[in-house]
Amino acid sequence: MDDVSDQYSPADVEAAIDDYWDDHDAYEATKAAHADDPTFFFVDGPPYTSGQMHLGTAWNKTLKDAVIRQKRMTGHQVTDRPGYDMHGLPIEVKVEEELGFESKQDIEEYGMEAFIEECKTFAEDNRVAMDDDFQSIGAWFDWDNPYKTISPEYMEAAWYGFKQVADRGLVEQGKRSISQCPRCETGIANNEVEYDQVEDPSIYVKFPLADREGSLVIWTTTPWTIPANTFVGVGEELTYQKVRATKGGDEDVLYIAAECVDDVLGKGRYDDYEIEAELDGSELVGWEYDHPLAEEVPDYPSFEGAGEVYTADFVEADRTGLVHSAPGHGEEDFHRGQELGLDIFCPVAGDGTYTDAGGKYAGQFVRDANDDITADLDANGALLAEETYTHSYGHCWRCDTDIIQLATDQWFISITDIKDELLDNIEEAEWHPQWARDNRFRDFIENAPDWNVSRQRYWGIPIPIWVPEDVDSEDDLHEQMIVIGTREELVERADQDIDPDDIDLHRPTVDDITITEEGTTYRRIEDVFDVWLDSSVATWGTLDYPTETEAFDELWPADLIIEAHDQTRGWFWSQLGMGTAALGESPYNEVLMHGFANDKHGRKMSKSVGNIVTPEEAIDRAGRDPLRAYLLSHDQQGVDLSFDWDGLGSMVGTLNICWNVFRFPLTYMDLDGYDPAEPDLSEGELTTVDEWVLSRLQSVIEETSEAWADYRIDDALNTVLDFVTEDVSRFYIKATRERMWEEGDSPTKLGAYATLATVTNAVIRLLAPVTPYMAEEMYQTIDGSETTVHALDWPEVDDDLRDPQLETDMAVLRDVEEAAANARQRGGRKLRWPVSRVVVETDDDEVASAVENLADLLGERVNTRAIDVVSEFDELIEYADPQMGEIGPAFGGGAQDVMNAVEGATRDEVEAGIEVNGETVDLDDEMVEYRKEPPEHVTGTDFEGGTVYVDTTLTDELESEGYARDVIRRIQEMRKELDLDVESEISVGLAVDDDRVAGFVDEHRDLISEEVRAAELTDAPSEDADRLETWEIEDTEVEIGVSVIAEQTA
RNA sequence: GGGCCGAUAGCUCAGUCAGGUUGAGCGCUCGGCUGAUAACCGGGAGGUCCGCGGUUCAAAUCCGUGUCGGCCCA
Repeated sequence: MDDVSDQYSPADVEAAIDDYWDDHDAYEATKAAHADDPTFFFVDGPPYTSGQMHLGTAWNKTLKDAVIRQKRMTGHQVTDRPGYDMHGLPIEVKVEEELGFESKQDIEEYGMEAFIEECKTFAEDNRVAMDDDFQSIGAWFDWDNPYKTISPEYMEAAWYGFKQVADRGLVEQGKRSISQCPRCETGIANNEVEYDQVEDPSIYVKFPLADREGSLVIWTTTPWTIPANTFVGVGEELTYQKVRATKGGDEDVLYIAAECVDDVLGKGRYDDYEIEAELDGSELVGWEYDHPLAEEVPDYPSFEGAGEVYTADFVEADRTGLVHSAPGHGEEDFHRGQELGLDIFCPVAGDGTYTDAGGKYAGQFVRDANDDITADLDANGALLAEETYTHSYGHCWRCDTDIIQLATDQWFISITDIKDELLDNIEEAEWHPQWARDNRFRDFIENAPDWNVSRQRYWGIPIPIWVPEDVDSEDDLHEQMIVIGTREELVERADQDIDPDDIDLHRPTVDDITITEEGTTYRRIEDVFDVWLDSSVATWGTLDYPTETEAFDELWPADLIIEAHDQTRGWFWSQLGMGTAALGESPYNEVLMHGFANDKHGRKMSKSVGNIVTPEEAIDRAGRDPLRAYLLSHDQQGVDLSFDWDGLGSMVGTLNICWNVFRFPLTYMDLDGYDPAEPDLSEGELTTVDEWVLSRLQSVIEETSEAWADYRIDDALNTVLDFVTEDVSRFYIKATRERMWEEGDSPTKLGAYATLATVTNAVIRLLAPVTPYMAEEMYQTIDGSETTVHALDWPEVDDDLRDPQLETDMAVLRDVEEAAANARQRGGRKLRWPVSRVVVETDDDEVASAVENLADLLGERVNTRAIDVVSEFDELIEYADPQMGEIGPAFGGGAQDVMNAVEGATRDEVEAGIEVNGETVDLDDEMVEYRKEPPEHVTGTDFEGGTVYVDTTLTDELESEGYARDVIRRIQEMRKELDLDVESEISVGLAVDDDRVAGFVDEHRDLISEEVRAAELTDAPSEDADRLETWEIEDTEVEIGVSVIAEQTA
C-alpha cells in the first residue's frame, strides 16, 4: 500500500495523479473499458477561440466532464470530441488590430489570402492555449482529435446542411433591414450588437402638408435617416389635434398626438395655441406631405405611395405621436414598408457614407452629416426644436463602432416559413430546467425573424451559392442559384480541375471557381456565413458527416448538450433552427442549461470593475478537485453562481474530511494485513452501527443515482458529501474507532474493516466524476486493480443491506444524543465524565422503541451508566408562579408580601399553606400557576420526540472515573508532545495537589497505566522526566512527569 | 422598453413545484473530544424570508405590483 499523506493536499494529489494518468494512459483505458457499452452521443458546444478559459467556461467544461465521467461509469460509450469555433468577425477584428488596419480597404491591399492565413494562425494559436486551459481543470475529452470549424470536413458539414435547407426552398435572397457595422462593412446579427448609453441629437421636425394648411410634427434621434424618409406613421387608435400655435409674430398649424401637444409646443417655445380640431389617426391616413429635404436630396422617395401618412402599429403617444419612417433603414419601418408595397430607398453604402442618391450629402459619413442636415432643416423652416437625448444605442460587439440600420441585399434562411415545425420540434428535447424551454426558448422562437446568414467578410465558411455571372434581376437570385453541398459535388460541377482532398474551401480559393451549365457561367457570391451557422451544424460536424456516414447513421441526433443560459438565443437556437430547416428534426434530445459565474455579490465579473476571478487563481489557492466540487455543488440548472472564496475554502475543508475518513482505517488495516479492495461483510461481526451505515450507504447510492439521472448534479454531490461528513465521519467513525485497535482477529474489528472498506469503495466511485484526482488517488491506494477508477462501474443499491427501520431508529438516537449533549453542557458536565442516568421522556412509541432498541449504543455515546425511557418523568418539581391579576385585588396592600412568599415555592409547599407575616393565607387555584422544572442536578433538553433529562449527580465512583479520564487525557497529550509512537512504553510520575482527588485517581491506577502504556506509575514526578508539566483538572493542580522507557517494544 | 431567472442568518446557499413553528455550511463565539490530532465534534448568538398590496383559518411558498442583480431581446 502506498504511503498516504496525513494531510489532504490537493496540489500534491493532483500533480501525482496527472503523472499517473499520463504514464498509464488512464483516459484511453477508460474509453477502452466502456468501448462495448451502449453509445451516448454528447456534443461539445464549441468555445470561440478568441480568448482564454474564464471561470464560466471552466464551470462549463467541468460540468461536461463530470457528466461524461458519470455516464461512462453507468455503462456508456460516450462521444467526447471537443470543439472549437474558429471563424468569424471577432477574430478578423483582432487580427486587424494586430496589423493596424482600419478598414476593409487595408485588408484588400494587404491581400485576402495573407489576411486569412493570419486569421487561421491566430485561431489555431488560441485553440492550443485553450486546450491547455481545459486540461488544467482535469477535463477528459478527446484532445488529440478536436473538431475545428475551419477543417475541410467541418466546412463541408456546413455546406451540406445549407444545401438541405436550400433544397427545401428555405434559402432566399433579398433586401432586409439589418444592423450594419460601417467599419467592418458587413451586416451583423442582432446578438452581435451591444448596447450602451450614448448622446444623440434629438430633433422635432415639421413635415409640411401638401394639400392643406399646416405640418405634421415628427421626432427623431437620427437626422441622417431623414433623406430616406418615405412615409409618416400614425397610431390608428390615437387621437391627434390640429393646433394653431403662435411664437412672437409667427404662427404655425401643427398636427400632434393629443397627449403630446403641451410637451411639443413647450419644446418649440410657442407662446400660445388654440386647438382647432381633433382627429383619429385613421383620418390622417392618405394625407400627403412634402419632403423637408427635397432640395438637398433630389432623389428623395417620390415614387408611388411615398410621402403619405399610413397607420403603423409601432406608433405610440410618445414625443409627437407621429413617426418618421424610412424603410431603407429601420427594421420596423422596413416591415411596414413591405406591407404597404413601398419601394426601398437607401442612399447609404455599406461603409456608412451617402451614395450619390444622398444628393448634397453624397460621400459624407452619416453620423457626421447630422449637423448639416439639422442646419438645412432649420434653414428650410422645418426644424421645430433641437436638443440632445441620451439613450441606449447599439454598437459592434467587436470594434465598438456605432451600428447603423440599412436595408441591404442579404441571404436568409426563411425561419418564419417553418415556425410551426420549429415549435413542434421544441417538444422533442427534454430540458433541464424545463422552464427554460417552455418560457424563454419558446418565446424566442415564436418571435424569431428570418436568419440572415450572409456576411460581407473574409474569415468564414464561404457561402456555397453560385449565381449567373450576368444576372438580369437582383431580386430573384435564389431562383437561379446553384447550391453546392459537398466537395465532391464541387469537383464534379466546377469548370476548373480540383483535387477534392486538397482543396481549401476558404476564400479566396473558392472565389475563383466557376460553374458552367447549359451555357450559363455561374460565379460564387462573395459572402461568407454568419459564424453562428458554423456551430449550428455541430451535431453532424462532430461526426465529420457527410465526409463520414457511419457514425452519423448510428448516433445522430445528439443525446445531450450542455451550455449556459446565454445560449438559449445562441447555440440552442441555431442548432434547432438548422436541424429543423435542414433535416426536419431537433438535433439534440436533451439540454442541460447552467448559469453564469458572477462575483460574490452576484455582479457580473468584468475587467473594469476589477472583480474577475480566474480559474488559475482558484486552482492555485484551493485546487482542481475543490474548484470542481465547489462549482458543481451549486445549482446546475439555470441559476447563476456567486463565486465566493470562503465557499471554495469550505469545500477544501469538506474534501479534507473525505480524505481523513478514507485514510483513518488504513493504518490499522495495513498492520493487520487486511485488503480493503475486496471487503467481505460476512467475514467479521457486524454491529448495529455497521448495519446502519451500510443501509445509509444504499440510500445514498439510490438518491445520488436518481439525482444524476435528472442532472441534479448539485444534489448528487451534496448527498454524498453530507453522508461522508455527517454519517460516516461524525457518527460512524466516532462509534467505531475503538474497534480499530482491538487485538488479533477480533470479529468486530473485521466487521468494522469490511464495513468501512465497503463504504469507502462506494464513496470513491460516487465522487469520481466530480473529484477525479482525489478519487483516483484513493482508488489506487486501496485497490488499483483497474488502471483507473473511471473504468469501474457505478455503485448499485444492494437491497439486502437496507434496513429502513434501523435508519429511522438511528435518526431518533441522534436527536436524543444531541439533546443529551446539550443538557450535559448546560448541566456543566463534560462528556469525559460519566453520568449516572439519562431519562428519555416521550409519548411517541416509535421514539421509545428506537431508544430501547439502541440503548447500548446510546449509553456509550452519551457516557451514562443507565438509560430510562418513560412516558412521563415524575421527578419534575412544580414551582409556583403567582398570578398578580388575581392576588392583587384579593389582598390589596398585602399583595406584595403574598407574591414574595409564593414566588418560587413548590406546589407541595403552597398546598401545605403559605405563611405571610405569621398567618397562613387562603389562596384560590387561579392565584397560582405552576411551572415544571427538573430537580437539582438534572438538566432537560427538548428534542423533536420528547425531552431528554441528564442526571449529573456525582457519586464517588463517577467522580473517580472522571478524574482518571482527565489524567489519562493529559498524559496522552504529553505523549503526543513527545511525539511518541503508539507502541512506546513510558514511566509516569503523578502528584495530585488534593488528597481527595489523589485518592480518586489512585483507584484507577491500573486503568491509567493500561490506557497510556505506562510500565510504572509513581506518586512523584521526576525532575529528570522527559517531560514535566502541571495541569489544572477541575480546579486541582496535577503535576505529571513522563519518561520514555523504550521507543519501541517490538 | 419587453421576456425569463434570482433576492431567505454577517457570507454562500437549501426550503418555493404541492401553503401549516425557516434550515445547512462557512464565519463569529463558547465548549468538547483526543491512538484521524496542524484532524474531528458539539452548544450559542445571529432572520422585516427584498418592499408594498391581495387571496387564505394560515403565505418565504400562491396572485398583483414595485426595487435591486443576472441573462436574453429591442
